[in-house]
Amino acid sequence: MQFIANRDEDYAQWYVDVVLKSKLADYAPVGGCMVIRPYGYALWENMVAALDGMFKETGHENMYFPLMIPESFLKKEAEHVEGFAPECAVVTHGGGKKLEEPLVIRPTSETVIWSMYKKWIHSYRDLPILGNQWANVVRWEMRTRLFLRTTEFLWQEGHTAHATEREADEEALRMLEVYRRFAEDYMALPVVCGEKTERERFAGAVRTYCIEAMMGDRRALQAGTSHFLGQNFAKAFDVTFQNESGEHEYVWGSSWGVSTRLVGALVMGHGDEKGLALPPRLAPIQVVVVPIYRKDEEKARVLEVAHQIHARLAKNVRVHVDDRDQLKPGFKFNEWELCGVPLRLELGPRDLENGQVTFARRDTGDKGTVPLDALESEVPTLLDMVQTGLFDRALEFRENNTCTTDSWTEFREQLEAGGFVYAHWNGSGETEARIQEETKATIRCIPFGRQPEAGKCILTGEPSEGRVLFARAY
RNA sequence: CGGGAUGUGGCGCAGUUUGGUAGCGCGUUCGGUUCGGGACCGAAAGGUCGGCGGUUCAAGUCCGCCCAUCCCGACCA
Repeated sequence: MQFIANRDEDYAQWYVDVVLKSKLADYAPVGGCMVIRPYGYALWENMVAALDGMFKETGHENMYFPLMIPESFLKKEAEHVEGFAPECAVVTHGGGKKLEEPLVIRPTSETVIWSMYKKWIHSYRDLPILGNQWANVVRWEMRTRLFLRTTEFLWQEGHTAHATEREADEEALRMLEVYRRFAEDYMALPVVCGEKTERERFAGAVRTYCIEAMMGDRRALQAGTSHFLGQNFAKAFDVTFQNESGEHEYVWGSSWGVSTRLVGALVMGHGDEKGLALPPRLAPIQVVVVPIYRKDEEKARVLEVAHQIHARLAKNVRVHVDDRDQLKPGFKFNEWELCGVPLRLELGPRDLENGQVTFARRDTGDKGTVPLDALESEVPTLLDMVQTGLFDRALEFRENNTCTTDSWTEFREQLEAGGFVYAHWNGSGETEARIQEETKATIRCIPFGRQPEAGKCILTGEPSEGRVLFARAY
């Protein structure tokens, strides 16, 4: 039986139940690590395919750098080493011997990549380099959580090099926009785009941009980041180029990444009391056909049509016929709902008589019928409706749980209840830290396109130029 | 690393207080009846009780040490 914890009473347990029982992932023998199971990996593959296409459309090429990085590389950028050293796994032995220099398992690849960019970049004609790699990285976190934070995870990391500051910053912003489009158009999750405060900035970046999504428990999840690196890594690795005037300049950089954490974002962004609810554009199975029959004679007829439906839809839709004989339809309904399949088609004797199938939408639970001969056109339409329905539901949920306030009391109460709060802030990291101590909330971002608005800092009452987004986060 | 908890067939648990031949539910396999919202009957398979050591005629149970995992904090995509 696949019963899961009540989502409102124990959100954390609900999340674990959904991930395990929908067979997205399982705990691995190594602490803090997880195994991504076929269903979860298929979901990730669909994400990879969509993102990879978008990267290529924006002119990027894939490449691959080594898993192990000389320890000294990490130390070349001061902030970078400070940020990452504590969470690095270090290889000290190889081939039965102690290594001359320890090797760090990459927590991110800026250092090794910039060490190579030094070799490849000499002239402005060598720029830009628009590279991306799909890889695994290791960060030795103390506390882990399936998909959201595991010791090893899969991601992509884009690393670009440019001749001008403006170009590098534009690149960072362009890729954040790619992430926004992916989150909203594919994952059906509305996101807030903005810039991180200095305190939340990537170690080694000049500016960090991010997209922030609201999860089902009203907490925030950073779904993607894009960094304008300035010349920090170019200086650390001495990467210069000769410009058109023959002068030597340091190269400007950007880096950006999203990870398998996005799978967790889907679970928590759309899941409900029945389990997962996957957006059709990413769902490994978009349509499941459940045959219903009593007698052998009915079974033969129903299965024949079910497989015909499969053959007709399979050209354009990821469809699966659940012809397992030993399970009752009701069990299958619940199981596929737990697994988040966007659209279910029920096919029984009654449907055959009427030349139709019964459908059920995962997002709303609405049922209806579609004439058999209209399936090719109607199923994609229904899938589009589910895609839109999920986005609208998530957006409405976020708006209903977002407030703007100038009252400290209301600020605290809203953060305590969960949700997003737009409030004034005096711009100091110290204030930010104090607010976190008091409320457990952090500044998720300084939103793009915010209205300039004179106000008083929610904590100190000091002057503020505009509101920032506060929330408790994963 | 600090705090808490748990390790017993595949999964979830009871049994430990008071030592005496290891049990339940689910799942699995076989046979049959079922099938429009989580079916039922019958039969069967499956466990050196996390590890090591100790006490004892006898240890899942008592004692010691170790290991692992999960949850809560600090860190973080």
